[in-house]
Formats: sequence, structure tokens, C-alpha cells
Amino acid sequence: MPNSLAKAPQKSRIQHQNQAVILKAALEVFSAYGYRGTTVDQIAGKAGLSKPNLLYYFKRKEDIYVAVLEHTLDEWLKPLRMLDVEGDPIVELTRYISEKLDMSFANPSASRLFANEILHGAPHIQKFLKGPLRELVEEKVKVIRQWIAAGKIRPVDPPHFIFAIWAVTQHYADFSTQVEAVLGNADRKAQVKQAVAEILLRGLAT
Amino acid sequence: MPNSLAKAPQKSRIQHQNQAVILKAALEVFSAYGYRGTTVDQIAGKAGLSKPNLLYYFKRKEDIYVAVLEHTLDEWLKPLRMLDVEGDPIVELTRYISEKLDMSFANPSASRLFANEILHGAPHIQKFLKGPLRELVEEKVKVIRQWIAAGKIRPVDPPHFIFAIWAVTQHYADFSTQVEAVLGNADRKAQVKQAVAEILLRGLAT
DNA sequence: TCTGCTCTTGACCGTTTGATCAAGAAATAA
DNA sequence: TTATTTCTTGATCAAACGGTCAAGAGCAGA
Repeated sequence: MPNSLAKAPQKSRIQHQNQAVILKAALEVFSAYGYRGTTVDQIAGKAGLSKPNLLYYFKRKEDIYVAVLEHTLDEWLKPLRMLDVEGDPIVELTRYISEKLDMSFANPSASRLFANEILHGAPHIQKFLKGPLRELVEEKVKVIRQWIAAGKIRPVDPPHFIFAIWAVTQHYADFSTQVEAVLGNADRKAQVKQAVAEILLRGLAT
Repeated sequence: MPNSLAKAPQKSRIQHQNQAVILKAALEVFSAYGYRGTTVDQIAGKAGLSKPNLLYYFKRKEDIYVAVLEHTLDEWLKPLRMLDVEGDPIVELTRYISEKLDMSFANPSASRLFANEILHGAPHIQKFLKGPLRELVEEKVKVIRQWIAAGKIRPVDPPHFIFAIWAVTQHYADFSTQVEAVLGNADRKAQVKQAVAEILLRGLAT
């Protein structure tokens, strides 16, 4: 018995595969058009399934949306979790900024989905924001406070410093249309990493 | 003849008043639910008009949206326009950050409307982004470069520095749900101003 | 007052969309 | 093979929505 929990209906190969295809398609469509702006037909089309077939795997449109959102959240916090109080602050923060920017460039859809959800009041992830996210921020605020207390970096308001990192790094995913309209479409990942790290971290040097 | 241009249909008192009421209601609803997520009935309800009456003033839903958007854009750029090359850089940038944060706190709906539009590819304001916005950024990039050349501030990548200011200041409007979920609902305008200015500007001091 | 224009609305229309269902096809297990 | 479960889909429905229209109410100038 591979799973003794009553709730596990053990997915078949086809189920596993189709759910993955649906989630991938749904992420792209939801992030591009928002929840209301997305139709089930669009997702089905992008996933290569008929609409009733898609609704065989997820009963309601909202179920798809929630599944995509939850699938994204864990991934989203990983880089921050790794912020290590034992490491050198500038090295740790440079790595964090770099990884967040990598995520923005590699997977802007996830960032936009998240941004869209929060922009509209986060109706589906209130618990996540007030629970795991809040706790993680409190934990990392302590890390930054320890660095300050140890004289390793100059004083800074820790929660707002974390917000600033989020804001700036996610800007390159959420507002890429604007960035490209103003600067043109050239690839500038390396330049952005350099510039952002400098802007956010130079003020911390002792 | 008060207006000899053929196109001016000279608005009546009622027209003037109702259009203002509609634009105000539409801003709130569009920013909260997005373009697709908003129904004409919702706007009409919030404006205290019947749906056909609202459509007497704006023929199509999209016309309302575009009107609200354009009504917001000019206001949006004013603080940046005032950035003065003759002034002290830290004073000028502190004032700019302060005014942007004031806008985020006083009128988060406008910021969210703008964010939502860009998040979804800015289909209605491509010309604005590639025209007036781009030109203004180029102008202010030169201002920052002059400050650097004159040795008044340490070197920084000017366009990305402007983006960083936008990202961080607008974050407190667009992501206020998240900020409040993590930090609680206390009023913290003054603290935010202090913290953000420090984070973004301390690295510029010579 | 009368006249003409502006404003307002209930009823209605065509389309889109989320969701359902019955029935058949495909996979799986015996 | 046969039996059973899983998967797939065309047809269809009810609700929501953007938009129209004709007819009436309100208003301003003569």
C-alpha cells in the first residue's frame, strides 16, 4: 500500500501528465490576462484539451487558478529561505538579489500571476501572506538585525529593506513592458544584476 | 462663438458633472477588479447611474477605461518632471521619493490601475510609454549623469536607479495588501518615507 | 407658454462563458 | 477475450454581460 492516507486517490499516469500540462498552460494564460480575463477555453486550447476534458481534471475554473497559485508560492520563497545569518551579509544579499532577478527573467509569468493576485487584494492567498510569508519575513528580519548588531552592515529598516528587494527585483518581471518601452528590447540581465545590487547594497557598506 | 474648432461640442453642466462622477467610480472599480473583471453595471452602480445612462456618456466600456487611464497619466509624471539639475541631488531625490510615496498612500487606486495595465502588456498605453515616458526618463537620466560627472553623487546606473525608485515607492500602493498582511495595519507613512529614502539614497553619498 | 434639445430608463438582444451530461473511446486488469 | 474503470467530447444550458433602442422626463431658451 503506497499511501495509507484515506484521501489519496492515487493518480494515474494520464492524470499526472494532464494536470501538469493544464497547470503550465493555466499559468501562462492567467498571468497574461488575469483571472477574469482568462476563459476556460483559452486554457484548454493552450493545453491541447477540450473544455469538458479540462473540467474533468479541475471541476471549476477557480480550482485551476488556486492550484496554479499554490504550485508557485513555495518556489517563490526558496531564495529568501536560504539567507544565512552565518554568511557574509553582502555576499548573502547579493546572492538573494541575483536569484530573485533570475526568477524574474526566467519565469516572469509566475511573478505576474502573484502580482496580479496581490494587486486585487489577494483574495485567494490571505492565509499564505499572514502565515508562512509573515513568519519567514520575521525570521529574516532577525537575521538582518543580527548583522546590524554585529556591526557587519550599517543600520537599515529590515522589513522595508526586504520589501525594497522584492519591489525592485520583481519590477523586471511585472513591469518588463515598461522597461522595454523605455530602454528598448536588448538583453540586459547582467547589467541589471550589477546595477540593482549596487543600488540596494552600497548603502549598507560599513 | 466661444470655440471655433469644429470638434468642441461644449459640455453642459450635467455632462461635466456626470463625467467626473463616472471617472471617479470607474477608477475605483477598474483598479480593484481589472478591466475584464469590471462590469459596466458595477461602475454605473458606484456612480449612481443606470447602465444605459452611463453608456450615454461613454459609448463603450473601453472608452471609459481609456479616459480613466489618460486622466491619470499626466498626474503620474509631475513629481519626476520637477527633478531639477540645479538643486542638491539628495534634496531633489528625497523630495521625489517623498512625493511618490505620498501618491501611493493618497491614491493607491491610480497606482494599481497603472500597474494592472502594464502587467498585462500595456495594450492601451504603448504610445505613452514609448513616447512621453521614454523622453522624460531620458531627460532625467541626463540630470543624474550630470550630478555624477560633477562629483555630487557616487556613480549609479541612472535608468535603473529611476526604475528602483518607481518600484519601491509604488510597491506601497500596489502591494499594500501584502505589506499589511506581513506588518499589520498600523499607519506607517513617516517610517516608510524615512526607510525608503535611506535605502535608496545612502549609497549615493560621496 | 411652447419648442427643441438633453438626459434618463425599462425592456430587450446577441454573444460569451462557466459548467453539465450522456454517451462513446481508450486504457487497464482479470 | 471480457469486464471495469478511466478518459474524452459534442451538444447543450443558464447566467452574465456589453451594448441598443424607443419612449418618456427634465431642462433651457423663445
